Parts: sequence; C-alpha cells; structure tokens
Amino acid sequence: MDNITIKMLAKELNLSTAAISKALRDSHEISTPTKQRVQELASRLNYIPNAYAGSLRRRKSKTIAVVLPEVADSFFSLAINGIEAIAEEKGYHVLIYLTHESLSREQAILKDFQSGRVDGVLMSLTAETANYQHISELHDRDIPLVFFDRVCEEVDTAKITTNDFESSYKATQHLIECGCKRIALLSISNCLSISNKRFEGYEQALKDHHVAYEPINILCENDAVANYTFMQKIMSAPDRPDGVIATVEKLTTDIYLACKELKLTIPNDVKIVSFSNLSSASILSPSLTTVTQPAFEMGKAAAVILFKSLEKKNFTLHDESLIIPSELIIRGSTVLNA
Amino acid sequence: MDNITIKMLAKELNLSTAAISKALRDSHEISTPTKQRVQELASRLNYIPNAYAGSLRRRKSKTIAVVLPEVADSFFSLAINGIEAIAEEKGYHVLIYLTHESLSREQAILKDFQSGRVDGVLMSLTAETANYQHISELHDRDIPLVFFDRVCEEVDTAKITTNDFESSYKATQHLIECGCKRIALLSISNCLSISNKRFEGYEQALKDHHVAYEPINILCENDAVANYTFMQKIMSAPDRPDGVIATVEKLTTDIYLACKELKLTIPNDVKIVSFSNLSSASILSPSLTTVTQPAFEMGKAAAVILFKSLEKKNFTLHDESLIIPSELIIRGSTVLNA
DNA sequence: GCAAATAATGCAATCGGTTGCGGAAAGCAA
DNA sequence: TTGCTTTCCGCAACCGATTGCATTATTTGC
Repeated sequence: MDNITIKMLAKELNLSTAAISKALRDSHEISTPTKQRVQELASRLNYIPNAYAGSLRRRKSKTIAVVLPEVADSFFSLAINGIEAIAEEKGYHVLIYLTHESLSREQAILKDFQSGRVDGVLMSLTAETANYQHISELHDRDIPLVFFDRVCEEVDTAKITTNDFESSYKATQHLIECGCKRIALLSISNCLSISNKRFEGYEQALKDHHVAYEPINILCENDAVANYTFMQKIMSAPDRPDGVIATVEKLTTDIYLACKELKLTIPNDVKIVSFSNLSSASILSPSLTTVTQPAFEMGKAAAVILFKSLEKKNFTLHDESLIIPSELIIRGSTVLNA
Repeated sequence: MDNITIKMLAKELNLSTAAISKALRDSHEISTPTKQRVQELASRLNYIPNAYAGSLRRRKSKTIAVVLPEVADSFFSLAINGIEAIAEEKGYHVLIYLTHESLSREQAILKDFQSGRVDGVLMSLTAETANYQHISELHDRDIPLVFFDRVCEEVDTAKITTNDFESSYKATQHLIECGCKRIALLSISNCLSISNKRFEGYEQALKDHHVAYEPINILCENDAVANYTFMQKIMSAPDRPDGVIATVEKLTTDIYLACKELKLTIPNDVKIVSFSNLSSASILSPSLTTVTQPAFEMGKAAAVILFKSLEKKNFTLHDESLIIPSELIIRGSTVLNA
C-alpha cells in the first residue's frame, strides 16, 4: 500500500494541492467547510505528511543530534533520558551518534551535520579531542550547539557542566580527612576540560591540606582488560596509593577487582571514591562513595537551552555556562559502616 | 554562510545540475575530465549534499529507528551499542525513541514512522503492549521491522531473543539445588512474551523438581521508590521467599536494599538471581548471580537482519526467530564464597 | 448598476537533488 | 559522403509539501 499524499487528497476532493496544504495548516485563506472536508478525509485515510518533503521546504528537520562517547555508562544514559524528555515534549526527533572516544569519528559525524540533517547538536567531547576545527566549522554554519559535561572552552556557545573542580576537591579532602596519605587520581584523558578541572581540584586539595604526596594523573586505557591489569600493577607497587579517585565510572569495577585479587581491603587498605551514577553504588561490596553527577538534569538543561535557540529567532547561543552541582555521597568505600 | 548546493556548482562550472549530480555519483554518462573538474570543485568548496533532498527523491532515508522502553538499563544500552556498531558500518543514522513502558507513546511513535522518516525499525516492546494494531499498521506499510528481546509473536517478522525459558529454568533449578523452598519470581509485566517465558521456565523447574511452593509472578511497579517498599513488604512476610529471581535488572538494587534493611543476609537467608548485564555484578555485596543476556550481540544481530532486508530488494522479513543464549553466572548471592 | 473590496481557490515556483530520455557532436565503417 | 554508433551533456519531470501571488467569485459600498 502506497502512502497517502497531498496529491491524492487533492484529486479525491477536486481541489488543488495548495488548498489541501493550506487547509491542513488551518490557513485563513481556506473556507471553514472546505477545511472540514479536507480534515475529515485526511484523518479517514490516515494521511501522514512526508517528513522529508516538509523538512526540505522549511529547511527545518525537527531533529537534533546527540553526540557522545558511549551509551553504556550511567552518566550518559541518564543524560539521554533528560534530553529525550525535552525533545519528546517539543516534538523533536533525536539522532544518536557514538564516538567511542575517537576523534576521527567525531569529525566525520560533525561533518555530516552540514547536510542539514539536524537543526541542532548536543555533544560531549571525545577523550581525544584536542583539536577543535571540526567543531568550529559546524559552529560557523550556524548550527546551534550545546555542550554538556565534556565541553570545549574554545567554542563560543552554551555549556552545561557540573562543578568538577569543587567535587574533586571535596572528594580529595574527604580522603585526606579519612587519613589517606597517598592519593591517586585515575582519569582517561589529559585533553578534556573535565579531566583537567578534576585534576586541579585534587591538586589544590592536596596543596591546601599540606599533603606531601606528588599529585599524579594516572591515565587509563579505553579497554577493560588492559585497565584491570593496569590497576593490579598500580596497587601492587610498594608505594601504592592508599586512596583512589576514579574520575570515570567504568574504572570502578577494575579497581575493586584488582583490590580483591591483591587482598587489599576497602576501605582499610585503600579508600575509593568514584565519579559515578550507578544506582547500584549503595549495594557494592563495600558500598561506594561517589561523586554523583546530576546527569539527567544536565541532559535536560542542555536540551532546554538548545530548544530555546531553535525556537526563538534571533536567539544565538552565547558563551554562557550553566553549572549544576554534583553531590559527594559518602559510603563504605571510604568510611567503615557508612 | 549559505550551504553549497548543486546549483552553485553548476553555475560555477557552466554545467547543468544534472551533469553535476551524475558526475558526483560517478555516472558513466559523464566524461572523466568533467568528473574531475566537478569533484575538485566540490571538495574545494566542501560541498555536502542536502540530506533530505536526496531522501525525498530516492524515498530512502538511510535512517533507522530504535524504539525501546528505556536507556538507563545495561541491557538496552549495550543493545544500542550493538545496533550502532552495525549502523555506523553501513552508513545509516539512528533515531532513538523511548517509550518509558507506555503503550500510548509506543503507538504515537510508530504512527510517526508512516511519514517515511525511517527505512526500518528495531524495537523492544513496552511492558504494557497487549494490543498490536499499531504494529500491524506499520508492518502493513512495508516498513521492515525487527524485534529484539521483547518481541511480538503475533507479527510476522524477524525476532531476536535469548533463551528465556531455559535461562529461567536454569536459574530456578540453581536456587532449588541451593536449597531454596520458596522461590518467587519478580517481573514487571504479564503481557510480555519474555515475562511469560521466564515465568514458564520457572514454573516448569518447580514442577520438575517437585517443589511444593505455589509459583508466583510478583508484578512490580515502574517506580523505584514504590518497588523498594514493596520488596520490604514481601520480604517481611512470615512465609517470605528464601529465593528470588529478578527478571529485571533494576529490581536488584531494591531487593538488596530491602534485605539489608530487614537484616536478612544474602545468601544465607535469601538467595538472589537477577537477569542483569551490570558490569558491577561481580563487585556487589555480595556479588550477584546473574543471568547475563547477550545484549550487545542481540542488538547487533537485530541490526544485521534489518539491514539485510533493507539492502536486498525482494528480501522480506519472515517469521524467523534467532535465539542467542544467555549465561548463568553463579556468584555470591546464591553460593557462599563463590 | 458598477467599481472596489473581500473571500476562496488555483497556479507555479521552490526546497535540493535525481534520472529517463533526447539530441548534438564526434568517431567509425563502408 | 552516407549511415550508424558511441560519447557526453542538457532538458524537464519528479519526489511531496509549502507559499506568494494571480484569478475568480461573491459581497459591499455608493
């Protein structure tokens, strides 16, 4: 069965396609009885306008893109939830693109957006992204862009982040207060703004509390097996850390397992804090002290700002920055019987 | 800056738009030197064809839709990974739609697909979906559709599932072998095929092993707080279960917390098995015995079949069923020191 | 009763590519 | 030279809907 088009409706009712179109859009140019006839037939035949014909003509696709490193991560999946909630409300469609932390994929994805496929873009950078030309090119084409979490400072647009510096500072301070002397920070990038801010917060806390330990940013791989053996190596060194801050959720399992393997008990031998949104954090063994990011809210806020720019004419996104605070939730991986 | 169109290239090179189009598509109708001139200019001006103009003409969008209940669930997020991996390889775009277990949203979403927005659909049903008219309507419009995990038996198309009956049977059998006498099954629907199959596997195992306990399908809400109190109620009853099978990942946290609250120790007082893909299952307290579904592979397989039907003409999807087995991974929630 | 205003509808261009077909020019054989 | 191919390109319709403007019919004003 072929799709119903405006042409068919026109023929059926002895009207022009123009009249049908105007009637369906409730134009004042069409008389009320005609409108009714048209609408009656359209709904009887279950007429659904072709999405791309309209998009082509209006130069609007009612579609946004979400570009992110991965989806199997509770932060990003919650953020998608927040984005989708708003998009659904506004009647927009959501295209998902995963970079898997690869800059070249990010570049290819963004280049495609110059095809007019999407009206706006929400994105969180790759861990590799140290070069912003592809982003600038998109921005130059006047495609509204909002960053969330992993933002690009160099591009003049809206950014939704959480208080990475303070969160990291607080997490570090908490470990210091729990008696840790050798605190290590695990991260996955030294390009990312969030990685840098988290490192700076950690560094500052060490300094402010006169901890002698040299701050170190331990760079992990994008591969679970590699990370597990890497953790084992780190945790079996003679001057192994007695406190660890994992800035990425997926490193949690690796470090827990490595400690188990090495018979290091948490929190006695090592204390751990993770940046994580795992709902199972409270039932881990031991329960995990987390910096819990407002993932859903961040996604939602990013979408809200993007739609503001899509719906209002003459509203261009400025270099504004919305910071939604994270929460340090203290549990058993840093404090006994928490 | 306005986008480059074929018309501009044509004017610049004193050719017709037809010639440009054919040259870019490497048609044999165009001479080699002309092709080169066109391609050179196109790449110099960074020409990118309008996505919707082509889609309109070819009646193909190179876009598929993924419709699922939620994304903040490791099964679904891994499935998306699998789908995206194939879509990316094939050069397709992926639209995501979340139903949040609502039938009416599912209906609205599917209805929109009659607009020609997508070439094919991958979906996993809502827990409420007991009525298939919206799905049949989509199917009648010849839009290729592949189900994964939560399938609709009534629709004649391809289905990717896991061995729900056997997995549930094995999980139940495992609990029986561990000495459980009162095993309860937690689920979220009595419409879903997977819920039914899991219930049947559970029921059959009880019967085969002559367990006197009456099989019960405990229906949970789609709300975390409600479920937590519900679990507390169930687990504080005098004839409370001594074995629990959670057929949905998100119920795990609720049941663990309820047991903790009620000072019931796992696995001594209660043994628990969850259908789950949580990578943190091994570091829970205690570690969680899981039925681990091949989420990534299922998503991938669904996408592969869908693309087969999209790429081959005259290939219509039959009522075939691909079953990828799950794995029962025994850990500390059913066996001490596992 | 006739011009002007108003209402209702159609025409045709447009969005940006795609493609079947026709035709000019060139090549080749007889 | 004639006749037949082959090569290369343009014309114009088309995908399906939208919209400015022209056109016709109807009403109003004087």
